[in-house]
Amino acid sequence: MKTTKNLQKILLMQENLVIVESPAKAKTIEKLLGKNYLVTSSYGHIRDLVKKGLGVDVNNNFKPEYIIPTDKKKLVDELKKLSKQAKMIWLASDEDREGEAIAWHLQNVLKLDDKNTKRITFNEITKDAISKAIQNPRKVDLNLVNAQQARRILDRLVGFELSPVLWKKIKSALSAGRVQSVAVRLVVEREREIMDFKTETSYKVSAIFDSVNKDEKFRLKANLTSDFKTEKEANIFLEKCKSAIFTVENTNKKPVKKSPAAPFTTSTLQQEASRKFRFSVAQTMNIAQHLYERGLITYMRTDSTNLSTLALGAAKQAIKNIFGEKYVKTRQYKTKSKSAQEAHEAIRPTYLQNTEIEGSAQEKKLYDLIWKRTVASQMADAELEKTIININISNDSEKFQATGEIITFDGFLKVYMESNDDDSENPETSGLLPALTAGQILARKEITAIQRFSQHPPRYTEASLVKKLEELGIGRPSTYAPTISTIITREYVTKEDRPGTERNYTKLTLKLNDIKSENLKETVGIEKSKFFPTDIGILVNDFLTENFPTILNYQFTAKIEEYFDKIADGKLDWIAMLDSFYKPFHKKVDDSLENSQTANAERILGIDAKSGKQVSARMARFGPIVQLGENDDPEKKFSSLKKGQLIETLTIDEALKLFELPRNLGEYEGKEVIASAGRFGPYVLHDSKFISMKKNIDDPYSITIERAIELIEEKRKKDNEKNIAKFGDIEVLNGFYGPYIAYDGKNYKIPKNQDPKTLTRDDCMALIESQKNKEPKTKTKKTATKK
DNA sequence: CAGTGAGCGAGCTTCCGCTTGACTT
Repeated sequence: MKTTKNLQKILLMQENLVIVESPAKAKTIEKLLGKNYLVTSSYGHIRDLVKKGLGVDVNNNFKPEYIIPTDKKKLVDELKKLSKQAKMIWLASDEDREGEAIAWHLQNVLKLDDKNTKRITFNEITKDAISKAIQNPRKVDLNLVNAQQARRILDRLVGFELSPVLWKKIKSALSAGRVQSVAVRLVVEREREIMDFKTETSYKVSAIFDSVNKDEKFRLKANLTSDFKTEKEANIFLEKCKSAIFTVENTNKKPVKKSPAAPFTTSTLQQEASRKFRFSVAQTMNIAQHLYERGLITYMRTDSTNLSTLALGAAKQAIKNIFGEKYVKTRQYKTKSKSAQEAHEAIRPTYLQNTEIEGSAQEKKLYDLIWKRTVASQMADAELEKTIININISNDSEKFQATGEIITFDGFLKVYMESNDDDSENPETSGLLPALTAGQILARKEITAIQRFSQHPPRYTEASLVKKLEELGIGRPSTYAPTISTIITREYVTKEDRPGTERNYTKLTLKLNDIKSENLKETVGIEKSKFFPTDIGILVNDFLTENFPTILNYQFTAKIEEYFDKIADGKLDWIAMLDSFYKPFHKKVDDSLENSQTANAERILGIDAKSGKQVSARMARFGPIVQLGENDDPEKKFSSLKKGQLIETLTIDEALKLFELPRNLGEYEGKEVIASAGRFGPYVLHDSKFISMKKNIDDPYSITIERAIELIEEKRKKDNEKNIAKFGDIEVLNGFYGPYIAYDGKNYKIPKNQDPKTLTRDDCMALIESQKNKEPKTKTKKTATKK
């Protein structure tokens, strides 16, 4: 239907065909270009290496075997038709490596003649930029295309040669790649840092001072500039404070400026949406895609912080209108990331005058965030006055310090404040401090020393992992979300919440002339949506870093990007580059296939004192297990690790505990009662029926036979209530959503006004017949049921 | 749903970057 519409259009004018990458972009450009141009889109790449097999002839100059993917065939046919009818074809894919390759593939696949084919690029969609582009066309840049081919082929070689090594040495269907394997490595290494982390404790001292003089009332909170290592030291200090005199040594005021953050790129948008709204990166991208398709924001996959001159002007106008002239400060930001290809603008509202939009709550939120960030980026610095008051202690060289900050000019802070990654509370800074003079004596109200603990490095969230990858130049805006999803679906990492643990700490308080010591409790280490490596993730990572250190090196991508740049500049031959990479790499692959050990991460944990048997943990066919007894022991026992346990950190006690299940609790009605834990949690097994234990109440290691019987009876009662009536193979059941009829493997509704208890077999049959016809046609064929 | 954990072997799996839908609950 789209095709016919386009064809009608082209038949009218037969002039210019412009091909861009995105259909939404095509629509806006068409409006700008007017009626002599038909603008259509390629929907990204139209050709790729064959899906099966290497797709690269490594013995013939890395000749790639390209195909048009099946889901692109129709589109390509359509583009062929359109291009045949146009007098001039303008290849307007993005101005980067991938865009150039798309143009080149289009030229080849559509068999475009050099004479009526022109390559144009622009990185902002304005009338000016586009007409400039049309006036300055060029040819497809083969050097840039070759840089892309080298990138594509190298990724294929790495992925399709490494993965099979894993299938052979570890487990089938695993995967490895230049990007995903490094992402997993980051998570694994962070977890090891956390395992090795030694918590240090110290005592932080803070004081509350009052005025000595009653006419002049104030209260001042100050912190000691250094901490104490031990409770004893803190106590000695507080003892001293009893008789100390506290005087203001000096006060220090200085102006401080804060500048707004740059406009959003894909990665910074994902980070902020995660911090401010707890959106996953995929969620953010989906919402942004909708906003983009509705023409509300610019393209959402970008690494550029650049704003078009048009947008700069619009921002200036909007800020002037809303906040006034003195809030305006036009800025152009330099893109931080070295790997940036800057094919697009930063992510911004298309029309800044739209301060609000229609849409879902999430769309509104994300749009508002983008609007504020864009506007703030063009606003004046915030001006603050920072005050520091140093306080002397008469009998000690330590000093207290109070800091305060007041905003003298809010500037961009009027609309937007960037969030912080670490969720730990900021050190206390108050607003306005009392006006004090040097030499002034302060009255000690209360001094406390609180035990604090150093924190292990934080586990990655989706967004912080993306940030790290971007810093390393690994992955692209279009792949951040898919990469995250890949390492999760491969089960290399899990995204989880973990409850915290309780910790005791000490607080000393000096009030009047008494020092009170309290033991307090706090919960620490609560994790929300953080990445944890799995056993298989750790195993694969260790195998790869051991055998393929070059590929797993954090600098690998950055290094090969330098080569790709040289290829793009015409200073390096792409085949020579691939050759010098592939020769040693492939040798390593062969070598490792032949010589490396199959990896199962086995750890011998020790000897079980009770049985005298060896306890070990390793990766088995269905996941991580512990084993009691050596391999040749005919009586050896196995048990799976529990969720959250890792082979690497499992202790022998934890392992032995796993063998306590299943527990035989005794007999009930002449049949065994077993307590155990399965994939879906702890359960009681009796008469080949499984009964789930109650969360937070029952524990499979300690549950008694009496309690188990209680659960069995409770389940029976429920099941009885479930069965309302039975007529041969027709059953009337009570389900989660209320009563229903079950027949022939399918379920049927019972009208609300009907009492299910009074239904007869004929009533049921009638209900079944009346609902049978309504079955959706798309439903897959049911398998035959037993009579 | 609540198991398994060995070994054999056929046939399968797999990469990164460009783009949107077309699906169902």
